[in-house]
Parts: sequence; C-alpha cells; structure tokens
Amino acid sequence: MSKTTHREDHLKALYALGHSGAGESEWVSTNQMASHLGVKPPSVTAMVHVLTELGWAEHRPYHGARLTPAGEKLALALVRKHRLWETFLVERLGFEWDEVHDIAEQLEHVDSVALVERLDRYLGHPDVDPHGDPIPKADGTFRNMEGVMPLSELGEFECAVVMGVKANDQTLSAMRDRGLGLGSKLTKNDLVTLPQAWLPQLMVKTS
Amino acid sequence: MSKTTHREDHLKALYALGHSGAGESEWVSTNQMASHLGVKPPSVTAMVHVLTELGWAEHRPYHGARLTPAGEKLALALVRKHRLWETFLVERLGFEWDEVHDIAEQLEHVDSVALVERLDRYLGHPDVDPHGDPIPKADGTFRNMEGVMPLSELGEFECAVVMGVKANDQTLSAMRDRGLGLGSKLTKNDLVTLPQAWLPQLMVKTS
DNA sequence: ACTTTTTTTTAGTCTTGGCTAAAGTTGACC
DNA sequence: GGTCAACTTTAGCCAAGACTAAAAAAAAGT
Repeated sequence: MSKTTHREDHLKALYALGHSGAGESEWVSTNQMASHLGVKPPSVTAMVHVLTELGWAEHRPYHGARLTPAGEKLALALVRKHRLWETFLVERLGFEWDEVHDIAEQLEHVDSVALVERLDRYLGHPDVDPHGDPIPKADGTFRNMEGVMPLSELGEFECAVVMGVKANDQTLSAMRDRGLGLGSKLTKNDLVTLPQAWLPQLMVKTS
Repeated sequence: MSKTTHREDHLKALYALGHSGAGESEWVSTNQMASHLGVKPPSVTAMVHVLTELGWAEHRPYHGARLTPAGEKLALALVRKHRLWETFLVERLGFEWDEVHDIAEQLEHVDSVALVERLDRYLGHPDVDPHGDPIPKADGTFRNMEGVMPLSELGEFECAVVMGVKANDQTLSAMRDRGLGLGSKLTKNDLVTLPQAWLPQLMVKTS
C-alpha cells in the first residue's frame, strides 16, 4: 500500500469510530482503532503520531485520538468516494449490495478529484448508497437523516420503511435472502419474526 | 503501494517493453525497465529477482529479463484491466482520451475478477480502448490487428483510417486539437501537413 | 490509599522497496 | 587481443509500517 493509503485507512477508522453517536468527532481509543483496522495497538500509536504531524488528528496520550477539522474534511471525502463507488457497483454493474464493500475499499483510494465529480454526475448525484448510508456532498454536507433510527429503538409503530442497514456482508446477504432491502416495508409483526440481532442494525423511519 | 502493486508495475513494464516488435516476449534490459518505471537500475534488479522467485520472469544476469508464460498471462490481465478502465472513463464518464492514463493506472491495480468481468460486459465487450489499442479478452486473445501499421511506414496510399495512436497524453491532446481521433480519415496530403513526429505514432489501415 | 489489572506507549526488530557507491561483466574500439 | 566505456549487479544504508516485549500510565478492586 502506498503511504497515502495507510494514512487514509487510519483517518477513516478515526472517522467511523468517532461518529457512532450523534456527537461530533469523539475521542477514539488506540485499542478500538487497532481492532477495527486489524492491526496491533503500537502500530496505531505510530500512525496517529504521523497524522498529528500532518495536522489531521490530535492525540492525548493514554486517552485517545480524534480528527481535527482538516482531518474530518479528508475523511468525509473518503466516505464520499467509498459510497459513490458502492452505488456505481450496485446500480450500474449489477453487483448485490452485500458484495461491494471490499471492492469499494480499494476504489476509494484512487486519487483524482475529477474522477469523483464525474462519477457523482454520472450516477445522478445520489443522496444515499446501496446500504442507505448518506453520501456526503463535495462540500461535506449530508442529506437530512431526521427521523431515522434503529428498529430496536422504535417503540410503538404501525408501519416502518427501511432507510439503511448497518451490517457486515454476511448479514446483508442473509437479509437479502429474506427479501429485506432499502425501502422494504415493515410491520409490528416483523419485530418478532425477524432475527432479534437484526433489530438494532435496521435503520428505519415510520411512515 | 502494496507488495502486489509494485510487482504488477514491473510485470507490466516487462510486458510493454518486451512486445514492441511483432515477436514474443523479448529480453528487456535493466536500464530500459528502470527508466520506464522511473526507478534506479539496482531496484529493478532486486524486483526481477522477486519475479523470478514467483515464476513470473526469468533472468539472465547482465543480459536482461523476460516474462515466463505465467507472467505473460498476468501481464495480459493487467493490460486488459487498464484498457477496460480507460474505455469506461472516456465512454461513460466523458473524459477526453488524453486525460485517462494516470487514473487507469491506479484503477488497474484493483483486485477483483468479478469487477473486471462485469465492467467488460457493461461496456459491451469492447475490442479496443480509446487509444485504439486492442483489449485482451479474458482468455488472453486479441482482436485481429492485421493491416494496421504506422503512417510513416505506409508507402503509397489514397485514403487511410486511424486505428490507434501510440503517444503520450500531451501529444494526444495536441492531436485532438487538430481534430484527429480514432476513425479519422487521412489522405496523402496529411503526410506533409501533419507534424512529422506524429507519423510513426499514428497506427492506420488503408481503406 | 495500595495493589492489581488493563491499556497505552516506548524500544527494538523485521520486511519491502527504494537509494548510492563500488565492484564486476560485456562489448566496442583500436 | 587489450583497453575503456557502458551497463549490471552486489553491498550497504534508509524510510515506512508492521510486529513483540517491556515499561509506564490509568483504572479498578479491596
């Protein structure tokens, strides 16, 4: 991997792990990063130092790391690339939504601003990727995601629509086999018939 | 860059430099490789040893290196990927033919057999890329290129068609400014009005 | 508050692929 | 056939990024 690729991977991990809640750029622990990236903690410490040098992250020893505004901007650009490629792979090349993550992981490291912008235009400036995750615009803003929450947190409801899915490829594949996808309609009944493990992974909106 | 990317770059150089003539897998000198790859000769020697270990190349010290059949197969797969991506960039994303080489250089290292095959199908199994170079099929065979030769070697003729162009991006851009492209018709007159340096770069076929 | 456990960092090593400088081959020219 | 120039390889070094083992800090338990 090129120097850049490694840095990008750590930036993305910092972004992914620091934005799980609704907050903004939370501190991320070294161990979290390491297990997310499939790497040992000392390697993370070293790379965090590099990112700090570059002004993309800040580091409080024994406490964690988080993105600076500059790092956040770069991370968002990576997320944008990743999700645009996933959209391309599914909508144009006909891949299933559970097959595309690893390929997009490679494609997202291709460095060309013109390429991303042309791809975005080619796809019709999509708001969300095939998993329902919002695609950041070139300026870093997102589509409005209000009212979307995990199925597990949705108390009483009559009918809900699947807006997104947070799961690994294997689970995605199983969901697809059950006829579950973006836009699928769910009823109270599904709360008991679906595997319970899926409930927190299905992002839905009442309708 | 990943281990694989470096190896692929050297494989491709070995292929590109060893197939300039009509022959099959000629010996390529260390210096040639080095200047082609923008690297110093000792680095090439080292990498050639690696490729030899892998069974992808053979090395005669102080003489040169060439691909084995196995290496040739891998190199052809890379050329295939490169040219399919170039075709995609020009035909679908609207890039000009002189803008795509560097981007395709990055895309060709993405590793996914399914991706290449789907891309090929999506593009309608094209025979040639936007430069007119033939795209190897999955089995390594080529479109028939008989009767195609550089304009400079075409003695007497009435009318010829541009079938391909061997030039760097800058020259390609200049050609495009002159209205020259794949399929352009040429007459005797062009032999004197076109820049003389272009004559060996324009691959044509009489019609 | 002190000890123990967990987490993080530092220290030092390995691998990959570059580089320079020096030594070895080849081949060309007299 | 001998010498010299060009090319290639070997030797030795550097940087990036991963790892293990050991030290240091923080957190948890008593």
